[in-house]
Amino acid sequence: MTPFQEEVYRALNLIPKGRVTTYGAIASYLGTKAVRAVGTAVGKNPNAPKVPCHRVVPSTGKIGNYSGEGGVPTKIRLLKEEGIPFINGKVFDFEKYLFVFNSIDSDV
DNA sequence: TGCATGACCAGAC
DNA sequence: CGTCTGGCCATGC
Repeated sequence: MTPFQEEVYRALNLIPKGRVTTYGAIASYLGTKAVRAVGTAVGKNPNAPKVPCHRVVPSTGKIGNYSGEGGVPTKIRLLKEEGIPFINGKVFDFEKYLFVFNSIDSDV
């Protein structure tokens, strides 16, 4: 377990239910520009059920990837369970469900 | 220590 | 749109 991972997991735990965030947002929140580093840390996913890593998606609003059990399909399923509609492998109103760190509430 | 890869991003064609 | 390139930081060997 690296400190960087802890930071990432902590950020993930900040994501409210029914909301999703992007690797870029996490990277920015951590103060780094390397979203890939974030992806790497999250990709490790040492504690899958402990961290809502399924609430993390690429800036494209698509599903991205998931190393958890069931893979991507499971990730989508979980998001739908959270109340996030998934269409064509993409989040419906992605920007609307998008959660930004250090932000009060971007509810429209 | 140095090299190669990654749950990505943004720009260019 | 779809496809390709460069870049960014951390990790593993």
